[in-house]
Amino acid sequence: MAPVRTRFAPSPTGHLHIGGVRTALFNWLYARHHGGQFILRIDDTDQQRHVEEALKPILEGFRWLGLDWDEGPEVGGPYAPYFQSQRTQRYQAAVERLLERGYAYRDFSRPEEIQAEREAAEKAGVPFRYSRRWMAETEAQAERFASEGRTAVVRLKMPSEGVCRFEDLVRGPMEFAWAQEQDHVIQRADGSCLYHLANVVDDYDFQISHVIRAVEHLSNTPRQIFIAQGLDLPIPRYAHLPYVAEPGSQSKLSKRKLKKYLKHPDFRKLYEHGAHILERLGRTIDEETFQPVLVEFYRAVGYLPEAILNYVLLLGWSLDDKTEFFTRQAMIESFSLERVNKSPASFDPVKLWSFQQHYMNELTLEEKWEIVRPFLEEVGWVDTPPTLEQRQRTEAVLRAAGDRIKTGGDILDFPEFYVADAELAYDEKALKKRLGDPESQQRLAEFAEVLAQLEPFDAPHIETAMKEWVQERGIGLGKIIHAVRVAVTGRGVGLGMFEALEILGKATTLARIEQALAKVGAAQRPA
RNA sequence: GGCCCCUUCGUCUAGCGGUCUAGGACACCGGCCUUUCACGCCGGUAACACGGGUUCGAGUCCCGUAGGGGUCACCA
Repeated sequence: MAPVRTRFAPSPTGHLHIGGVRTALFNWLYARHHGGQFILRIDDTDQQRHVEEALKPILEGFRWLGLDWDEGPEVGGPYAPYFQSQRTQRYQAAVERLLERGYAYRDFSRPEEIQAEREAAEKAGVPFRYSRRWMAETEAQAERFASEGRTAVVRLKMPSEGVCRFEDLVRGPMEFAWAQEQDHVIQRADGSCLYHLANVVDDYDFQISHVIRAVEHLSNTPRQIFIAQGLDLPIPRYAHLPYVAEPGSQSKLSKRKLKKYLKHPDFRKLYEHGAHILERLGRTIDEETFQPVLVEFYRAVGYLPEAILNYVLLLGWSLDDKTEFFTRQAMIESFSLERVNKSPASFDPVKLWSFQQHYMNELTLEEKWEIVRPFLEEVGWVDTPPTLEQRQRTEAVLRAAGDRIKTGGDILDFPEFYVADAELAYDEKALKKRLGDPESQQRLAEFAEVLAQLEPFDAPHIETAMKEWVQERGIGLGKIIHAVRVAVTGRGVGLGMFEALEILGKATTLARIEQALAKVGAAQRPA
């Protein structure tokens, strides 16, 4: 049996769409499952500008996700080049062959003439089909049209009867009437070729065995089969995946509708969490790339590739009625096209988030450190590279934070462990609530004395000391713990109080209590 | 509009004629735990779009209807 070879063919737009990731993943899984090859081909037939630059984020996205390609940009391969813009001579040869075999013709019509025919058909209420009025099948005809100042494109000469049949690996038997097809242009007057032609030629040249792509391409399939037939090429197997839909809708997910999606509460939450992290980093938000529809978003915020992959895997595919989590190996082993759904699946930000939580919790402390580290370095809370002390402190924070840190960027929500006392920001509301009255201030001052005497200054001892202290006074723990928290961390919420104090150490703790007391004391005096 | 496709809890899905008074996950609701937040634990609400067939029997097969969607470029 011929080896399984699949491909993903991004056009270098600069972005990797979440739906694209899903398509790429399925192609990758299918190839890996069958021990075949996964090829990356760049569909830049139309791109005259900055392919390199636009390609970079896409390839980085692939690398980040761990979807390695066997052939394609950077790695090359036996069928190089893998850029369509560099394969024009192949397409030219194909066009000539199609012309010779009568599967295509030179057409000297002007665009506005086609447009007129199209409009006339619409007006008459009949389906449009080009009259072939400016079709030139002989040199004499061509010369005559050319003498009128016309230039020629090459069109497919589609059959007017019969049906195109093929078996779709996801959808089953498909049937399209040839008469429905248009005489599509495959080559422009300037000699450049169009996508469908290039696509078929390349799929053959690269020996692609399975074309796994989004269902948007389903209706393009007959014309591609026609081209393949005209070229006398074998037809690959086709599998058309349902598209990924908008959250809470059945419409196709688009990267152009950020504003609309932000009206969806769950989507908005996902976005705002990410925007918050970027803000902490002091980066400006580029709306072009920073949106939860694109993988760049997730990388920037510190999501785990495993979470993204596992989530999109289940968008249109399932193994059975209970398996939710798949390691890379498990994905490869269990993936099959037979279990791909036919109906679109809508993108659910909340579910994605839950996968992220799951995988984050599976990380060891060392792994979490690596996820969090770039954020700390960027914001300058640790050196580049970090010192051993900084790393140990961060690991202590990570340990104490537990599952509170859900993405790499979430570490930025804990400035209290990194900034100097004087730079600690206080949440005014929390400060007022917990230290607004003289009694609580008094209690805090008294408890500070206890802390000052405490040795060793670690979480268990602090806890014991505080519990004994409140017991002596016959008051609840809540009367003091919140005051200490806000005084030392500046906030009303955070990780475990006792661990927090231990990480910060006695000196910092006492200094911050003093600082907080001064702050509320000053606030109480009229100016 | 033509052609094509899709339709099980809010969402992702299991289900390939009887085992379905429809299973799981996420979300949601209630309770427990609790120093905040988060987690965790226990429990709960919630779906076969509709109408006809076929069949002893239909979520599962067939046909309609409705709804949703994709696609109709000298874009990819």
